[in-house]
Amino acid sequence: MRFLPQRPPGGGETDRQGDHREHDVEHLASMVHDGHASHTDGMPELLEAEMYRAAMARTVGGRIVAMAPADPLVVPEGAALASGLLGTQVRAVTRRGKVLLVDVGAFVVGLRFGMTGRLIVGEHDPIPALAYGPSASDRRFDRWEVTVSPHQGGAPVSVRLSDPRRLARVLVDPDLSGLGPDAMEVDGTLLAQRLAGRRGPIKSVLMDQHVVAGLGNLLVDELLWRSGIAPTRPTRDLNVDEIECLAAELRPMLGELMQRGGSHRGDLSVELRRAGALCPMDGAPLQRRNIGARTAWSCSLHQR
DNA sequence: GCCCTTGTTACGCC
DNA sequence: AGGCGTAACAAGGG
Repeated sequence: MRFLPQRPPGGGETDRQGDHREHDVEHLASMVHDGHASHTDGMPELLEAEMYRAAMARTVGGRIVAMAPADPLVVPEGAALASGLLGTQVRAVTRRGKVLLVDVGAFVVGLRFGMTGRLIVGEHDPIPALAYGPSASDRRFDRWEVTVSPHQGGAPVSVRLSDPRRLARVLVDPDLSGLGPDAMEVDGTLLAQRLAGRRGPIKSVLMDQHVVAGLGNLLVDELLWRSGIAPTRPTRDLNVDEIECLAAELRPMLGELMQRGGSHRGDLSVELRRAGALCPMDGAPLQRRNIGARTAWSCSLHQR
C-alpha cells in the first residue's frame, strides 16, 4: 500500500496552476518567492543551481571581455581558460543536476558550487546567504570572475563566483558521463531503473549523483520525510509502490521549495535540524543519525 | 579552540 | 569489475 503522508496543517495547499508550473523545469527559477528574508539559504543543490542558471541567462548573446585572475584551486585550468574565454560569446546557459554549464562555442565551462559557492550576476545575488556559509557577500571570497559585454550594448555585467570554503570548481568541458538523469526529469519508471541493483541505504543512494543528479542532503531528507520512508532503509528492500511514491513527491517538492526560496525551505527546514525538534507532521521527535558520513534527520514515527 | 557543517573525490575492501 | 563505506579536503561560524 502506498504511503502518502498528510501535509502539515496550513503549509500545503496547492493550486492547479502551481501544480502545472512546478512540473516545468524551465519555469522552476521563476517561481522563487521574491522578497523572502531569511538569515540562511539552501546549500547549492539542484534548486540553487537553477537559480544561478536563471540569473546568468541574461548574459546569453553577450561577449566575454575580461577574466580576472582566478583561485588556482577553484579554477585548475585558469590560464588556459582565460585565454580561451576572451572574446567568446555566451551561447547558452544550462544546468544538469547541480552543475551549471556555460556554452561559449569552442568549449563548455562547467561550474560546480561545492558547499558554499554562490554566483553573483551583476548586482543580482540570487542567494544572499548560504546555510553554514558567511552571511554577507564579501569580495575576499571571490574565486573567479568574468565580465560580459551584453549583446544589446549597455554596461558590462560581471559574473562572479564567491566561495569561502573553496570547494567550488570551474572546469573546462566537464565530464558529465557519470551524472544520472536530472532529478527534475525522473518519473517512477526511471527511478526504479536507477535504483535497481543498489543495496545501500536509500538516503546515500539518492544523494549519489550517478544515480540521480541534483539531490543533496537537505532535499533528500525532505523527500524521504514526505514519502514516509526511513533514510536507513536498504534500497533493495523498497517496493514498487514506495519507489512510485518517491517519484511522485519529487517534482512537486522541487517546485514548492523553489517557490519558497530554496533547498532549506522544506517542511523539514534547516531550523528544525537541531536537538529536540519535533516532526511538523505528527509531533513525534525528530531523529538525527549519520548515514554515509552525512547528517540525516527523519521522523521517528512516520518514516518507516 | 574545538567541533560543526556538506559536495566531491580518492582509496581500500569485498 | 564495481558497489560500498570511510576519510580527506576546505574554512568560517558557533
